[in-house]
Amino acid sequence: MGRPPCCDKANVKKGPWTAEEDAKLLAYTSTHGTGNWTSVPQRAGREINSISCRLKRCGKSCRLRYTNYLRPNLKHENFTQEEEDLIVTLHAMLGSRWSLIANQLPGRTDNDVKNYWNTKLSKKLRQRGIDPITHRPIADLMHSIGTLAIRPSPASSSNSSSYLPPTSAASPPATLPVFLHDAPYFTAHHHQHQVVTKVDADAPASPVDEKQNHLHQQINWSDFLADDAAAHGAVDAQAPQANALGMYQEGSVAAATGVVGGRAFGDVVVDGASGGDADDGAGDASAFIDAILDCDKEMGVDQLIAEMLADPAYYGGGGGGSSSSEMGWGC
DNA sequence: AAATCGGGCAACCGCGCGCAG
DNA sequence: CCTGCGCGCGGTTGCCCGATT
Repeated sequence: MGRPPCCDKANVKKGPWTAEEDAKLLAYTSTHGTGNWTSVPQRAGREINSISCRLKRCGKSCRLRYTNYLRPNLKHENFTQEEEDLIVTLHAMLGSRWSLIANQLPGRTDNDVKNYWNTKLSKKLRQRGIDPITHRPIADLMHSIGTLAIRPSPASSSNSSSYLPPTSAASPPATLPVFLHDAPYFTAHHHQHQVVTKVDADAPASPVDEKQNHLHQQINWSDFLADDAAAHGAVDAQAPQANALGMYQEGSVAAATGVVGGRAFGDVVVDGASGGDADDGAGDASAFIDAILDCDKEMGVDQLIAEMLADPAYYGGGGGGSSSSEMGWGC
């Protein structure tokens, strides 16, 4: 039953690769391509040199070494300013989906991008007063947290007693309102984990006072989650795309209300809730997931990114420039 | 000159998904 | 249909090296 083991793990070498091992791996991939990594250790080396023994590496390790270091056309020089800007932009939109981000950076690997982010860019953003996780001003975050502590919502706590948000070091509840404040970000970010979350259907479609709406969303943040199961179908398949496109419209009415790309998030949810299947919570919730997944398939995240990058409005309406300041994350 | 510290990066680990058997 | 491996991914670790004391 099942496939045979990929390698003898007790007889596998770990640690840094030697030049000889690199040569074996390169020679193998140049003649056989990069498929079937599990067979690489057995065949690499043996075919190159009749005296040499096979490559004593796990296929997984071979793949990693090749994709991160040996692959042709890899860039080994420093990241350019344009690449930095693009990484920050894409991270704001996609979160830590490094492979997707790296796809937009020719010659860079996900490991490259991830390391660069962790060692350089996240620090840079902090120095500029930007939270590298939410991509929002740290001052705003502190204000939001303080506001939440002062203004707990009795209504929301009673309504959401059946659901408690997961508490973990990675996502403490106190940070949730910050995500939720920025509906586009929240939806885009949580989409990647396939968490179905209803966007604020009760939020005014076009509030006069953005700050009021901000507060409204903070106070009722748990309402979003409490109604997950009842997040009714008919979800606009364009929503995730639209969310992403609206990322840097912070401060604009569009971002504050969730009206992005000509659609209002509130409208989307309300439309679904008023549909005929409004009571079929579980079924519609799965339909919601299906809609999102279908959207992913149909659109393709790459296409989404391409469209976003092609849209000058994404850069804060600055006329298509891509410098840090124009994008809104710079100092 | 030696010791310590911190940053950068390559590599490993563990998980989820898809698919072969 | 079930089991378990291959693959890809994100998170984490540990080593190396330069800067500082």
